[in-house]
Amino acid sequence: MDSLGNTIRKLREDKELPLRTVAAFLDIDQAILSKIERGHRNPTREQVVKLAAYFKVKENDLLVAWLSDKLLYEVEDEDMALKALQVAEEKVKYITKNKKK
Amino acid sequence: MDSLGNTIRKLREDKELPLRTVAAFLDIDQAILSKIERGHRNPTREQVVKLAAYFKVKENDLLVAWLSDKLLYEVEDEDMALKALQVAEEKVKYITKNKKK
DNA sequence: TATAAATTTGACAAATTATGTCAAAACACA
DNA sequence: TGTGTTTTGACATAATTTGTCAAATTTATA
Repeated sequence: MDSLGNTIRKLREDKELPLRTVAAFLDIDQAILSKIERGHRNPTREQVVKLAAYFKVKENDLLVAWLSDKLLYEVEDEDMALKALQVAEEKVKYITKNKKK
Repeated sequence: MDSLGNTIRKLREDKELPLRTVAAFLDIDQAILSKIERGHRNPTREQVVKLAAYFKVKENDLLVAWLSDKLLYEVEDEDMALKALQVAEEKVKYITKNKKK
């Protein structure tokens, strides 16, 4: 299970691109991209979307990795992390079901 | 499935306490407690802990409700909400497993 | 109904967190 | 060593959270 940062780094290194180039495309300083790849920063949603387009990978896959990372960050250090995630899941299912009607 | 706000409201009304009193205990303006009970604001972790003690209910139960609410807020509007929650769950399980060693 | 208590609302302020820049340090390697 | 790349940390700016306050609304009751 690769982290989002790792995935991005692999994609970039496969194309042998320096941080500078990809960062310029994202319109941010390369320092941030470095931190993102190393998992010291979370990218914004918009950055993830841009990266998916740039590397031609499924946007949804990257977004799921991104969002789950954010959730992980939210529950880290909490004993009830798993329980909370499961309850949240139930709530989402409940909400989705009622929306369909 | 009661929301956290609703749970708190019920606890307060059972004791026939005005917002003012509980808010004072939490050291916040009653306006905020009103919003919390109505689900227009999320309480802080500290406030939840205080409320559990105040109403003598299991801290963990309230915290799970609180944390799952935050997660829900984080994924709302996202199509991949459920998927992201499930992936996050896997990640938590993975992390927990490796911590034990 | 009148009025007092309780609650809700919205405009605004303060505090916190997220996002970014920049420059210097560390690294890779011909 | 010299060049290009990456990493780090101090700092600035932007966005979001958390809170106050006062007025408006609702609820209870004399």
